[in-house]
Amino acid sequence: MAGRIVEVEAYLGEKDPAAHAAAGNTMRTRVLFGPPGYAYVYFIYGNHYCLNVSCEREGKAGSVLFRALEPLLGIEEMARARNVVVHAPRDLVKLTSGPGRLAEAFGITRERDNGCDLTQPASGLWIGEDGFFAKGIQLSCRIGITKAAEDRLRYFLGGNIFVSRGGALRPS
DNA sequence: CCAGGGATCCCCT
DNA sequence: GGGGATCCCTGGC
Repeated sequence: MAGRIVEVEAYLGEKDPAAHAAAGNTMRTRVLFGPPGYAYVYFIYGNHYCLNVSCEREGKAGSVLFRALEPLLGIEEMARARNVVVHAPRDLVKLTSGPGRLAEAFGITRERDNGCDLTQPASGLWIGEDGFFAKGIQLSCRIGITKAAEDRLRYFLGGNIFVSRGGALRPS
């Protein structure tokens, strides 16, 4: 399976009250304090996994949360994993639009993927480059948080239908 | 040991 | 548009 990254949020580490790293280096958050390029997967609301990539040097927290992908390869497999029947093109947004959805589509779990090296294709889960050049990146506030809720740290491709909430939530 | 909260999703109205 | 599901992690006692 493969998807293009169309929506992310930045979490700035220990000083960011909305970041998990604000709790310090604990059993749960230790990947965030490790070297860059590793998967931080957490379980939320008793139902969903979400995927981050660590972004700062060893010892310093800071990460990017993946909030939406545009499905590229393995759409039937994603649909099975999500228990979605794709009747029309518009059904595709149910596969990977949202952090919990994209994790389910890819079968990402904390047990399997937390701490894996996202820079290595051999990891099974990895971030690659296909020559696509993102144009029209827009910013907004981060979604679903109560602390530091005004910071514009959400980045998404304007007009891309796979952006969660249509990209319209609390713009600017 | 236990209570509370959480970077969500889905279904119902 | 609103509420319930559902469980892991953390911190306080």
